Order: sequence, then structure tokens, then C-alpha cells
Amino acid sequence: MHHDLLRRCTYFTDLPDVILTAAASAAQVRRVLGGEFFFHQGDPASHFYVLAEGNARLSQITPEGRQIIMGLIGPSHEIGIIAAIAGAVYPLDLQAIQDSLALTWDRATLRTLFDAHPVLALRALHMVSARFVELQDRYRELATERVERRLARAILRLVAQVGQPASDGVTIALPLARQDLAELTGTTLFTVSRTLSAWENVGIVRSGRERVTLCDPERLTAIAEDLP
Amino acid sequence: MHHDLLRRCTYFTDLPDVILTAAASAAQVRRVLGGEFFFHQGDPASHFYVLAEGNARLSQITPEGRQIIMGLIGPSHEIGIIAAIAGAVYPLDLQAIQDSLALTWDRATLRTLFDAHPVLALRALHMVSARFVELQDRYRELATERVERRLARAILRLVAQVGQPASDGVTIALPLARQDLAELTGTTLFTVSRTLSAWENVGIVRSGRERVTLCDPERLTAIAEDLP
DNA sequence: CGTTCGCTTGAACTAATTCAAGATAAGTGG
DNA sequence: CCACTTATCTTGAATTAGTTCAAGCGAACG
Repeated sequence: MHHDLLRRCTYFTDLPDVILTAAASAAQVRRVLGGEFFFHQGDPASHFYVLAEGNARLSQITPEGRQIIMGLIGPSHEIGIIAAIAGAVYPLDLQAIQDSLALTWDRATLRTLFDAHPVLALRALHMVSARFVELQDRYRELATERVERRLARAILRLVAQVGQPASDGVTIALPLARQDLAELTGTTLFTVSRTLSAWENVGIVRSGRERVTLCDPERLTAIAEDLP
Repeated sequence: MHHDLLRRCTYFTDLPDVILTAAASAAQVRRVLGGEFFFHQGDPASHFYVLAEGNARLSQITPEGRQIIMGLIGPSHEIGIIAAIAGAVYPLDLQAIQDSLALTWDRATLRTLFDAHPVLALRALHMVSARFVELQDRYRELATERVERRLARAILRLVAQVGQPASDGVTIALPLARQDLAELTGTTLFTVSRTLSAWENVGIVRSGRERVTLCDPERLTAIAEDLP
């Protein structure tokens, strides 16, 4: 039921039932196959999405054709509230990693909801502000910290987001290549490979083809936070 | 007159007079001396500001005590709309560079204005979204581009923002030390100094103690955009 | 069973940092 | 007005984190 999905998003959480119902019943459903795109960078921002099933990658292409990953998202994550703004374009690509399902609202519907329930506009402001602060922190991280630490944080973030318990730790439940981790942390696949190998040698992680398992969260946190 | 100042901010521009008047008459005035802070990182976000006179620096301190500059702002720039959100804290410092004057609204006032004129909430969303996209671009820049190019862009941005015509080019009308440029571009003051010296030798800029003059915008743009 | 794709590792290289020393310029107080 | 002090800037030399390139390994997949 859409209603329950919405209740789990931070955007809709704790709102009165009447608003949830209004939003849920105004939603469209969109299915996107793994590898396909919800939208591309530069497309007119027409729809706001809440991911229901699957996983997706937020990425940007540099003018030179180099790709960087701005984030990886899973169910109940909201994307594209910029669609509420007339004339806006999406600032990045949203690509499904696995077959995915999303609820979606177009601008007119969104505006109707905002007009009926002004709290939704404030919530949108809240959401973008929170993302802004997060991005600011990652910016600072990129400007001031070494690759090993950035990679440690990226893995801790991913484990928190999409971790699945495994026999010897927690596995990141996404096919995640070295190249992806490199684009996520602003480095090269070689450096990622070397770093993961070093960590594996001391038992912090286990990793293989497009897969990383975190075995020793304490020690990885120590690296991320620069503790003893 | 406050009304005119507001008309020049992108946040208020093109709004009906009645809204501008409502906003202007609800504003408080705050004066801050050069070097003093409007607010600190971590303070409860109580006020939204529009800078009227002076210049200010947006900066963050890392847990290790290293500072990075997120931006430099001048008159008619809006800061701190996060104050509209209950429980939020400022994510960075805002420090006056010169004696400054700002219009300011506290949360209750802001909410009253939002209720009376819902377009203001949408505008807030618009503003934060625009800043978000800008920051994303700078993030990509930091992740993928070399220091020289980042510095070139930073200087072009500053010239556009606070440039003042001079005899031999356009001067950045701010006391701006090498260290400031380093913190703005994610590098060290030494690298900034070397790069500016190299540029000065080929006539792209002239620079001295806390001062940079851009003499050849075309060539600096060529560096920023990686043209021939 | 061979081909493909992702991963690893070594070696050379480089952009940028770090550290040190000195030069230059701007106040400050006698 | 000049010496003193302080802050900013420059430059060189050594170092290093990370990149780039090349070669080869190994698991997945048709």
C-alpha cells in the first residue's frame, strides 16, 4: 500500500493521515528496469520520485566525460523535489541499478498538494536543506581528507544504508565495482583496489567482484574518524 | 529603503509590491563589525539574513581545526533560510569581512510571512535548490579538476561577484589573502602563491598583499575551461 | 572452453604538500 | 620620521599521496 511506503520516507513521516492519503492517491507508479534511467542530467525536471523498490545511482558527467557518483539510494528515498520549481532541470542522472519501482508526482500535482497542505512545501524546504548540509560536509571531506578516510566513510555510509547481515559481517547489498567506489570518493579504481586489499589483509573487510563485506566496523570507524 | 534592497535579491525579485512591503516592514536591522560573526556553526538557526552592506565569509571548521571557505557574499545575498525550519542549526560560520549591515527575520516572522504569502515558501525552496546545484558543481570540480583550474574558476567567480574596475583590469574588492584563496579552492597557500606568480609573469593577473587584479579574463577563462 | 570483465599489483611519474628561509609590505610606538 | 614588530607573500628543496600505465590474474558467462 502506497500509504505505508510514504510513512517511511522522512519527507512524509509523521504527517496527518489525510495528507498521506491525498499524496498517495495522487501518485503515479513508474517501473524502471536495471540499467535504465529515471531521468538524465539536463532534462526538464518534471517529476518528483519516491523509490519503492530497487536501488539507483545519482551521477553527474563532467564536460570531459568523466563520471562522478553523487549518491546511491534505496527504497523510501525521495529524489527530484526540484520538479516543484517551474523551469528547473535535473542536475544529474538517476539510473536504476536493479529493476526499480517508484511513486511519482508531476509538477501540477505537486503544486496542488502544496496548495492544499502548505506543510508539504515546508517539508520540501527541510529536505533540500538537510541534503545541502550533507553535501557541504562531503565537500569539506573531499577538500581536507585523504582517500583512505573518504573511502572508509563511504563504505560505512553504504553499510548503514543498504547493509545486509552476512556470516562474517555486513555486506553492501549492491553490485558495487571498484570503479563505482572510486567515482563515489573522488579517486581512481587502482587506489580503491589497493586500499581494500590492505584492509582485507588486516581483516577489516572482505571483498570481491562488485562486492564488499565489512567485518570490523570498529576499526573502519577508527580509520574514518582518525582515532588511534 | 529596505523595499529596494529586497527587490534586488533573487529571493524577492519580481514579487508583488504588497509582499515586498510586508517583508520589508517585518525586517529587523542588524549591524556587525568587520571580523565579528553573524552566527557560528552549530548555533540554533534563529534568523534569516539579507546582507545590505559589507561583505561576509561563509566558512566551516573541520573537526581537526582546519578551516575551509564555502563562499564569500556581498550585498543583496540571502543567507540562513534554514532558520525557517524548527530545530535546525547553522551548518557554518558567517563572519563579516568589513563592517556590515543586514536585514533579518526570525523564525516566527518568517513563518507568518510564509503563511500569508505561500509563494515565499516556494521561493525558499527554489533558492536552496539553486544553491544545492551550485554546490554539486563545485563538488564535481573539486573531485575531478586540478588546482590551477579550480583557482581560475574561483577568481572568475569572485571578479563577477565583487569585481571593481581598475586601471589595468578588474580588482576583487575584498581583502583576500593567499590563505583565503587556498581555503576556498581546497589547496594550500603555497600552491596559490606559486600559481598567481606564474600567472603574473604572463600578464594574466596582478596581485599583491590581500589583493588580486584580473588583467586578462580571456586567458584565465581559457585555463578555467581548459581551452587552447 | 575460450572470452570477457573486473580486479590486483608493480613501477614510473607527477601534482601538490610540507618545511624552511628569506623578502616585502603594513602597521606601531617612540 | 625611523626603527621595530608583525603579518603576508615568495621561492626553493625534499617528500609524498595518489595517478597513470602496463601486465597479468581469476571468476563469471555464453
